[in-house]
Amino acid sequence: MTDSTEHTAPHNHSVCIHTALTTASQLCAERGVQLTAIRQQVLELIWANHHAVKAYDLLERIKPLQSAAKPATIYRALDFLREQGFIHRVESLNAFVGCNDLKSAHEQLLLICKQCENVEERHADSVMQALTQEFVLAGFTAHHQAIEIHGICATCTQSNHIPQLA
Amino acid sequence: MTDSTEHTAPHNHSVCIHTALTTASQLCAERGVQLTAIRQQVLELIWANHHAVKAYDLLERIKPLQSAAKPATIYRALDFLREQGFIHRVESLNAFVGCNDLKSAHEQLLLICKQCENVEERHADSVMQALTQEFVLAGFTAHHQAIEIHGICATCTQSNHIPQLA
DNA sequence: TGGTGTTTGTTACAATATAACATTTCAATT
DNA sequence: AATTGAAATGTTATATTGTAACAAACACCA
Ligand SMILES: [Zn+2]
Ligand SMILES: [Zn+2]
Ligand SMILES: [Zn+2]
Ligand SMILES: [Zn+2]
Repeated sequence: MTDSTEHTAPHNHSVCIHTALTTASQLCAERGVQLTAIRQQVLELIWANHHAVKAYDLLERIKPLQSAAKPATIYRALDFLREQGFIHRVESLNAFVGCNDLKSAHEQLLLICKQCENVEERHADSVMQALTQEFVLAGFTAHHQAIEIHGICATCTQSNHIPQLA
Repeated sequence: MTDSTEHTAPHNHSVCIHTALTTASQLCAERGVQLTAIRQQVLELIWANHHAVKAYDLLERIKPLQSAAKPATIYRALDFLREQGFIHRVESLNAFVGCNDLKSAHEQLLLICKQCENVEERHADSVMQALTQEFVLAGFTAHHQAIEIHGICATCTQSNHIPQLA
């Protein structure tokens, strides 16, 4: 497993979940905001895997835990988690994915695999620098960026090319 | 008016409309596809200005011309115009904007002004090169890109700072 | 404990998009 | 001109995504 595919290649995903939840909990405490049961459950459901999850799928999945859950329940939790920077909205999928670097403020480059549906978040400093240069040329003041690339990830490319071993 | 703000600064917009429609017409003829009345009208409505337009707004605006228009009417026309590369979908707005360079295949960097709502499309070669490098690092094969930046455009920045002249 | 802002419950609805099938159009061929 | 087959449109219904508005419950602090 190389660094460049750390979140799409096989890995111990329970570490991802644990890190996301404990870090979010810490940050909420520091910030004096409440990581309520609903919010924590939604965050955990989003971190079930590295896919982008749709709001109404989250609604179905949380109902066993929160029988009163309605659309507003989910969208409020999603709003909170986004405000806190715990998740990203994937604009081109109308879906949501966990942020894998809660500690540093950053813009997001999302690589979205059409085959396995995993979403890999990358910082891509060189891209961000080039973008900043472009903003200067355009006289544009950027407030929020959505950079979403759809294609085939490294792991799927490899498994597509490597014949099955006996 | 500098090149860097060519589509947000004041300009003779009838040239934009005329260029978009005549080029689209030419390309359809070359490709053996039909630029029907509905498709042409939708394209013209999209080019009413440089804003991103919502599908149901287009539906309302086309009804005087096409009294039978229903959602499917619009979405079919939008699908066609997208397949032909005449328009882009702005994923983060659920809206559509005319492509301002029909002659060259290209990826899109969209600068979306929160104030005037204009969308400026830029090629941003340096950004695209940096992205390509990032794909190599990630082992990712890109099929489609959506790069959408929300902020304040050059024209609005200037008009915000310059006091009104007598 | 009382008050105040936050969170959640609840109902209703708005906004965006697609499925499925019938009908029409239209150009290419007989 | 008639045939015909594909493309385009008409039509109805429904699926999906997201908000508004107000009431009730809860958490926190004075
Ligand atoms: Zn993981
Ligand atoms: Zn993949
Ligand atoms: Zn123009
Ligand atoms: Zn502007």
